[in-house]
Amino acid sequence: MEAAAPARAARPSADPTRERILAAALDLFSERSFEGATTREIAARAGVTQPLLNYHFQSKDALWRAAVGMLFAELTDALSARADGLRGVDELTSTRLIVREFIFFSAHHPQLHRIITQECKVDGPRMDWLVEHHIRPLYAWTVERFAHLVERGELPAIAPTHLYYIVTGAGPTMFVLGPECRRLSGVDPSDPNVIEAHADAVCMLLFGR
Amino acid sequence: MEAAAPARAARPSADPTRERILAAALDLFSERSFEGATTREIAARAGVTQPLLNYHFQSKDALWRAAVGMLFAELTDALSARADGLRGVDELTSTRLIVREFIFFSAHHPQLHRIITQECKVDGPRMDWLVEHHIRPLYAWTVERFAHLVERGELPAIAPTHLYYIVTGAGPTMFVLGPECRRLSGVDPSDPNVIEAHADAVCMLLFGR
DNA sequence: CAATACCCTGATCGTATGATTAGGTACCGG
DNA sequence: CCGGTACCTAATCATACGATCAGGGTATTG
Repeated sequence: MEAAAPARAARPSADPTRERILAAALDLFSERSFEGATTREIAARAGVTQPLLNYHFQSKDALWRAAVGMLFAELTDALSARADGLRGVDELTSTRLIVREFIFFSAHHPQLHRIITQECKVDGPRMDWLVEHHIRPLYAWTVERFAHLVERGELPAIAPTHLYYIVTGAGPTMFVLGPECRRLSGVDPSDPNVIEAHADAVCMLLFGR
Repeated sequence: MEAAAPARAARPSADPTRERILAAALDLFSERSFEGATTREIAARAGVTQPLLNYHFQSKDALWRAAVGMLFAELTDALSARADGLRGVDELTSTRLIVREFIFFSAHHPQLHRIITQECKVDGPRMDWLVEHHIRPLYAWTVERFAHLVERGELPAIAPTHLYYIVTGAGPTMFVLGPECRRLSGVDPSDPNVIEAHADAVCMLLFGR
């Protein structure tokens, strides 16, 4: 009788290799864009040969979806875990803390918004997939909370869609442009104090002092 | 004796062709990234053959610099014209109106921040050029104004670098992700009323109601 | 009217890309 | 010990890329 682990056997197990490939793919796709990242460079960074990418994943497209899907799963996990831990807390406070969580996630995973801004500028199959599989649920969830708070006068009278793009712009941009920020200002966006200060700043402007 | 126009002669004049190439290059570089945009596609959109790009500009890199430099010149012109028109106005009001001008520019030229977010994610020759030739002066100018206002208590106590990335994130993101926004929310970010509402929203959060 | 300079194209070069194929090694069940 | 399967690599394919080259057309200049 089979246990919870079904077909997946694997003696030497390819899982660690797959994960190294996915991590390398995420870095390179986010830095160089889908077309700019080459499968050879991804393979090199993962320490494998290039045809192995087509063995584990079928194509460059499928590899992209696997890598991006993994990252979105981490975001969704982080946000919903935070939301679960805040059950019973008033909606203004919990929303503020969820926005903070979002900013911390963006600081530690700038690849997420790098990829979103690359793929969602133009209609195309990858934007289709991104929006329908990952972005739309998050958007709907966020906008609903914002709408409640605006209705009750607990947030400034701004349409939720605008609030959404203000938060997803103001929060991650400093980390997306990390190398530029370091060079321009000397401020290091990977410094925990800087991350904290940025989350404070965004929350202060949004939710008041 | 030579007048102000020196070497530039041009009988049928290649200037309109050059401008069509630059416009096409800007669109494709901003949508597909530097590596993703092909010179053949740029040429096709401009209605010329591919070798003509190497004739007027020497290389794909030089074409990129010409196109991006043109766009930054427009931004700088727009902002400094606005600033000149606001001489004598108190710094809080003039800064608010300049931020509005910046948001309007970003709405009408989303290519600008699409290119910045593409090139400034990683160190490289194009980021070098962008930062030193165009971004640093704008950054210094902006940060100086913000610093004044924060010192005088006319803006919340937020470090100017954070304010810079909040404005450059919250302002343009909705327009950078225009296709996504339309699809996600039904809101059309090219609608003048939407642009106005977004500028209002950002300024309300930054400068108070 | 010949010469020249400018604008532009067709053909082609060397290279790099994503994908495929055939093969090879190691581990497990029989 | 033998057969099979999962994991991985070297060699290679067709294609698409940026760049170059040789040449053609046209209008201004001397």
